[in-house]
Amino acid sequence: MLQQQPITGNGPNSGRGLTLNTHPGMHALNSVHPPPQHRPDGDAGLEGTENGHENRRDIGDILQQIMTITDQSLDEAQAKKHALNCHRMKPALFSVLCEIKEKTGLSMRNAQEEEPPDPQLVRLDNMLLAEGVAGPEKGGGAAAAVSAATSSGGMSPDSSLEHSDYKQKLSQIRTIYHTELEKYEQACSEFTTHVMNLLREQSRTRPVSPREIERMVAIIHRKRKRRNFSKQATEVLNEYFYSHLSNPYPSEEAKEELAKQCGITVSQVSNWFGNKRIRYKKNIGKFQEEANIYAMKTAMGATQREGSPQTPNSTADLFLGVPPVNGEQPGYHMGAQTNGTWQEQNTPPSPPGSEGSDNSD
DNA sequence: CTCAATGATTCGTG
DNA sequence: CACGAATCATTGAG
Repeated sequence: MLQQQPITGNGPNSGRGLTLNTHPGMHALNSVHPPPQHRPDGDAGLEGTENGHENRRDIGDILQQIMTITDQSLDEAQAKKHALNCHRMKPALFSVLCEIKEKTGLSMRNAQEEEPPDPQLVRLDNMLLAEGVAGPEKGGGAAAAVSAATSSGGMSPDSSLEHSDYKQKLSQIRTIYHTELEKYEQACSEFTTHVMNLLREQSRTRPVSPREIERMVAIIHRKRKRRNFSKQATEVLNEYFYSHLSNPYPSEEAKEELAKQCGITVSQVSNWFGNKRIRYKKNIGKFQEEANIYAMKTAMGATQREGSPQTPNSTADLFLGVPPVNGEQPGYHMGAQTNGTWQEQNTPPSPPGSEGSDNSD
């Protein structure tokens, strides 16, 4: 699923050689003089002419140490590690290393980090959406369309049986789909925290800047870019919003329900409501038409099924706190919510004659 | 291309 | 921590 390279390699440049868990060469470090920012022209030349031998010997030393590192006792190694950690130059060197690493690694990585949106995945997504699996739960829009399509061959008056059968199966699939999706998301976040812990832990002995950790998380966590929600999803959300206009703050439970219906996450629902509230409030006029449509829709839904099994108060507060505010012309109005709280907003005053007679069901 | 819509993120607050 | 507000970044229509 997530297509990122294994995290074993450090950061962006994965394949870079063995990552030593102890700094093998204090001498080496010392010989290279730790310039905090700029490097003096001398540069302790590795390609050096005069002390090249010395350096070579140092490198040999280092290699030797690396090779024999497994022979050391754990205590010994720990002690060395501690000693290194306490070295007064350590922070400076560490930051320099981080900087270098970032410069060398990120510059070229950034360029081609964009993943092409894998057409196969897109197709799959579209299919799920069209099939009504990833969409909203209600037996409306997509499901109806699909059922019409599937039963088009033997479309007969008694196709209701087929329909219920189909719906049942669909909801079954949907349940599984959402369960798996949830599992995936959970695993993803677990994985993320795991990686973060790992990197944090390693950052004590290895140049891993916080920024790098951040990037790593971003990589894991990157979903496909932003996608607008499906038509049905926004419909569900809008329905809820406008039928709870007097208090458009869904409870955690309601959010979960909506999320499931829309095939999005709870935080996305929260985002949506946050955006919706602020944008609605900012320019009520712009939303009047929409409000009319949904008010009408829910009202119709309420009157149509009188004794049907529905949550009793789903459309209840449509009619609460709807003082017939006079001519709310489409314009910039801030309602009477003075004290921060969402003072009951006006539902649209009797719609002149414009109704969206779009019955989705 | 522009531009409005819109989902996500960030920051300040109570 | 949830919310409001401002803002960013992407999308899709024209």
